[in-house]
Amino acid sequence: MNMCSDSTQQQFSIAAAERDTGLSKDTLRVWERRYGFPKPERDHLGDRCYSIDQIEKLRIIKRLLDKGFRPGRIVQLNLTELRSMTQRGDSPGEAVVDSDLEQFIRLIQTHEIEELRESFDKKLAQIGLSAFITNVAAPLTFWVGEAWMRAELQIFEEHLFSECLSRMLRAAITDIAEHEKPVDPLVLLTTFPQESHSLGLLMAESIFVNQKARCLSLGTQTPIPDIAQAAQAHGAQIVALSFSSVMNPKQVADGLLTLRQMLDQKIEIWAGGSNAMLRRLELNGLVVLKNFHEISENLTGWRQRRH
Amino acid sequence: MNMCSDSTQQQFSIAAAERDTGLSKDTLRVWERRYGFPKPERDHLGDRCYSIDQIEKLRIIKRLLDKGFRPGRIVQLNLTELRSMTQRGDSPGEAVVDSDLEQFIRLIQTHEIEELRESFDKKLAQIGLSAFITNVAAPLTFWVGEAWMRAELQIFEEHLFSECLSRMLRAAITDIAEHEKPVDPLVLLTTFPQESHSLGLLMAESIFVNQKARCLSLGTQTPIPDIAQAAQAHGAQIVALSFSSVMNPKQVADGLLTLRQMLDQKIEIWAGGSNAMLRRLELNGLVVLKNFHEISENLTGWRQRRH
DNA sequence: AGGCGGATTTTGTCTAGGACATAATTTAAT
DNA sequence: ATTAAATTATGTCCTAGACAAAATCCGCCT
Repeated sequence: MNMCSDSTQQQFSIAAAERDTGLSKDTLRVWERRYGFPKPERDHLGDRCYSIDQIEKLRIIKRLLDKGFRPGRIVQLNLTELRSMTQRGDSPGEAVVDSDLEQFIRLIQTHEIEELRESFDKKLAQIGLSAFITNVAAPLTFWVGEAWMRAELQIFEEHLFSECLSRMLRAAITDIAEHEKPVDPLVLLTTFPQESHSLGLLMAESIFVNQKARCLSLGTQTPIPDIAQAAQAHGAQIVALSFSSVMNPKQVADGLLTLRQMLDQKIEIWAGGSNAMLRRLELNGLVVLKNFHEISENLTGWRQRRH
Repeated sequence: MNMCSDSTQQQFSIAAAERDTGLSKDTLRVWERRYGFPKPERDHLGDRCYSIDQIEKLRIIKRLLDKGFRPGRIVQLNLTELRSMTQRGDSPGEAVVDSDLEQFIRLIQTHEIEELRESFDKKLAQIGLSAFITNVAAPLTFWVGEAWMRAELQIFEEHLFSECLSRMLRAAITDIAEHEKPVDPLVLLTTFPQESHSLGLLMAESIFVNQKARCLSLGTQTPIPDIAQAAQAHGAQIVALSFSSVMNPKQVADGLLTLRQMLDQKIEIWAGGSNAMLRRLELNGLVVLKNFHEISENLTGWRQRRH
C-alpha cells in the first residue's frame, strides 16, 4: 500500500497520478521503463512517488498527445519547450482570437464571474444562439484550453468558465423549450462512459433545440447498451454523441462500432467533438460532425430526406 | 491487444469491464485469482472476455460493496440472492416509499419525462425548495438506485430521471439568484476528480442558495490543489464537497486530508454524500453532513458564530 | 453478558518484466 | 511520385508475488 499519499508534501501515488493526468498506470510505468520519464521517487516500500512538477509536466504532455504529438518525441523535453509547442501545429494559435473575445478572456482572468455572465447574456441577445455558440462559446472553449497549457490560466478558472457557460446554455435551452414547439427528428444526446465533458454536448443540444429539433438528453456517461435501449424506447431518430480528447481513441472506435451494431439501421449516429479518432473513422450509418455549423446543415438534410 | 472488443456479441474486455462496473482491473484480476469469480472466457491471445451476465452481476456487487458488504461473502452468490440483499441491511427498503413519491416513480417507469417535469414543478411550488429536496429529490434518488438493483429500472431511466431533476434544480437556483441578494458565507462547491455525480452537489447548492448563501460552483472533478487555489482566490469561507459511493473511500480520506492541509484553517470544509468513508472520518476543520437538513443547521450556526 | 487488546484474515493496490496487436513511420520497389 | 513491405513505436494486457490497512475473530477480564 502506498505510503506517499497526496497528503505528505506534494507527493502523488501512482493512483493519484493516473487520476490527475489521465494517463493510465500501465502507461506511466511503461514510459518510465522506456523513456526514463517520469522517474518518480520511491517510498520505503518501493512504491512510486510522483512530484507535483512531474504531474504538471505529465498533464501538459497529455494535452499535446491529444493534439497528435507522440510521446517518444516530447517526453524528454522540458516545460518551456513543451509550452512553446502550443503555437505550432495546425491551429494558428492565439492570432485567431477575435477582438470580441478579448473582453470575455479578460473577465475570465480576473475572475469576474458575474460580469462574465452578464456579457454572455448581452452577446447572446445581440447575435442569437447559433452564432453565439459558433463564434463565442466554441472558440472561447478552445482558447481556454490553450491558455491553460501556456500557464496563463489556472485549472479552476477553466472550471469557472465552463460552469458559467453551462448555466447560460441551459437557461437558453429552457427558454427556447418554453416558447417553441419542437418537431422531428427526436435527437437523443449523451456521451460514452469515459467521457465526462458535458459542455460539448450542451452546445450541440443548444443548436438542435434552436433548430426546433426534439431533444432528449441523458447527460454524460451512459453505458453503450443503455444508449441503444433508450433510443429504441423513445423512438429516437438520431443519437448524438460528443467526444472530447480525454477519451481513449480506441475506445471511441470500439464503442461506436458496438453501438452501431446494437442500433436499428434507421437510427443515425451523429458524432462530434475534438477527439482525434473522429477524423479517421469511417463507418456506415455514422455522421461525423466537424463543427457546430454542420449540425444545422445535416439537420436540414435529414428533414429534406424525410420530406 | 484485446480481441474480444465490445463489438463482438456482448463480450467485454477487461478495460470495458472496469469502465462499466467501476471495479479496477487489478481488483477484477485478484477476485478471479482468489474467489474464482468473475472467471471470464479467454480470446486466442489469452485476454479476458467478460460476458454481459458477468458484467451485470459485477455491477450489482459493486453497489452492494458500496453499502458495506464484503466481496468474499457475496461474490459467490447468484443474481437472485444478490438482489434479495437489497431489502436487508440498515434501510427499511421500499416500505419507506411515501405515497407522494409513487406518482413520480410511475412517471419515471413509463418514461413520461414531460409529465415528470411538470409534476416536479407543481410539487416544488407547493412545498418549497428545501422541503422538495429533503422529501422528494433525495428519497427519490435513493429509490431509483435501489430499483435499478432490483432490476425494476433501466440505467437509462436513471439517467433520464437524473437529467430531469438536474434541470429543475438549476432552474430553481437561477430563479432564486435573480430575486434574492445573497449574503455571507461565500461557499465554494465542487467534487474531487474521481467524483462525477453532480446531482448531490446541485441539491446542496439549492439548499445553500435557498438560505441566501453566496455560491460559487466549480462543477465536478476539480483537482485538489485547484480547489484550494480557487478558495483562496475568491475568499471562500466554506468549501462544500459531495461524495457519492462511486468514489474510492481511501481516496476520499486521502484527498480530504490533503485539502485540509492546503487550505487556510479559517476556511471550513463541509462534506456530504453517501460515501461510506464520511461516516468514519474525523478530521479537525471538517464538518460531515449526514443529510441535507444539516446544511441549514450548520449554516445558521456558522452565521451565529460570526454574529 | 459486554467491552477491550491483540492475533488473524480479508482486501485492494502496488510491484516487475514479458508479450503482442495496432498504429505510425521508414524503407524499398515499382 | 506512389504504393507496398518492413520496421519501430506505443499502449494494454498478462502472471504472480508482496504488503499495509481494514475488518473480523478470539480470548481475556470485568
